Amino acid sequence: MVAGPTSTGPGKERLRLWIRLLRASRTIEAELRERLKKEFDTTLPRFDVMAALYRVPEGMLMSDLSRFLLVSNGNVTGIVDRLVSEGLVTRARRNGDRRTSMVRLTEEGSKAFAKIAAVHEGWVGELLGGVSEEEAKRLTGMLKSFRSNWEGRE
Amino acid sequence: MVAGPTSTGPGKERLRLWIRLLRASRTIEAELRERLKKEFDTTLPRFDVMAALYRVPEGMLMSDLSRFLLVSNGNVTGIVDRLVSEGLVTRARRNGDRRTSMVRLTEEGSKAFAKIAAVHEGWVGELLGGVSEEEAKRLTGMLKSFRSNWEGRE
DNA sequence: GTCAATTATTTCAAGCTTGAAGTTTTATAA
DNA sequence: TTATAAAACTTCAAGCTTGAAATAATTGAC
Repeated sequence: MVAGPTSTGPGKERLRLWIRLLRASRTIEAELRERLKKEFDTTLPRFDVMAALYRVPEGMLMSDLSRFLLVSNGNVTGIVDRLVSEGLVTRARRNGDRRTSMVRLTEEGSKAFAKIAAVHEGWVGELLGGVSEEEAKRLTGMLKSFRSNWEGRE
Repeated sequence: MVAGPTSTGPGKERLRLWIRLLRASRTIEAELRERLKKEFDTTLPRFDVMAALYRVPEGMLMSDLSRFLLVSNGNVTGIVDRLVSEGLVTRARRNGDRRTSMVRLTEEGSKAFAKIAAVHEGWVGELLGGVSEEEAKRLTGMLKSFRSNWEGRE
């Protein structure tokens, strides 16, 4: 998937684009993963979950988390398990519906995330430094549009 | 990493861009992964390795593969192991340097890949259907440029 | 009210991924 | 030569990931 097109013809440009897109995000992701590990002894998936929770002090359900993060239910279970054992989030059984549990950042988790997020934003600024803010806006717009066609078609 | 910016200010647009980029590639990747599994009973990493080898009939070294695919050495070992056991690639010990082994697609592997790649290209065309060929070219150019700044700095 | 379907979540096996440590082979320097 | 370092690869533990199967609780149809 990271290799070039094996043929020519229509659709070739889109395939090229896809390969670029994938290489770019993999490269950046790898760099961010490494820095998160080295500087904060954490991982990208944990950072993702904390970022999602940080926006919603009242917490999120497991299924909300997995929908939002585009990963499977079982996946979230494991990541949250680890965050709980680190004291960064809590799972609170609700009175209303006993199947669900509300996941929230702890005080400690919230503080830890704020610290990491600030540095993280700087890293992204650095790694995407070749794109001007103006270009970034345009690119963002393009990326926004091309998903709507097929995504969530059923 | 898939959540929105937690602050405002400079660099915010780049962070937005990064989040879009990541969400886009994850969504497309998930869809392709699912289709590869359902239609061809294979995985993305295997497809990647085969795509890399397809371009070079004389074969690649393990370390070339890992460099090209942007993944670790140990990772490639496992994937190639599985492809070998499926009869799709071979590992040939070389006479010159007995540390290395040349990895090649088998006849069967080559045929299998060609079949999958054709369908795969169609999928990408479909999933990126919202982008015109012209737009795709421009986006590709932008993505090409923004990596050069920091990538491979040592 | 009862039972079937649905929903929320967890568990599990298989595979992917990294980074560190280990093995074998080759290259280099004295 | 003969250490010593470097290179190519494999192995391993820990964690991420999915999809399928299992559990438990709720909802809906009757």
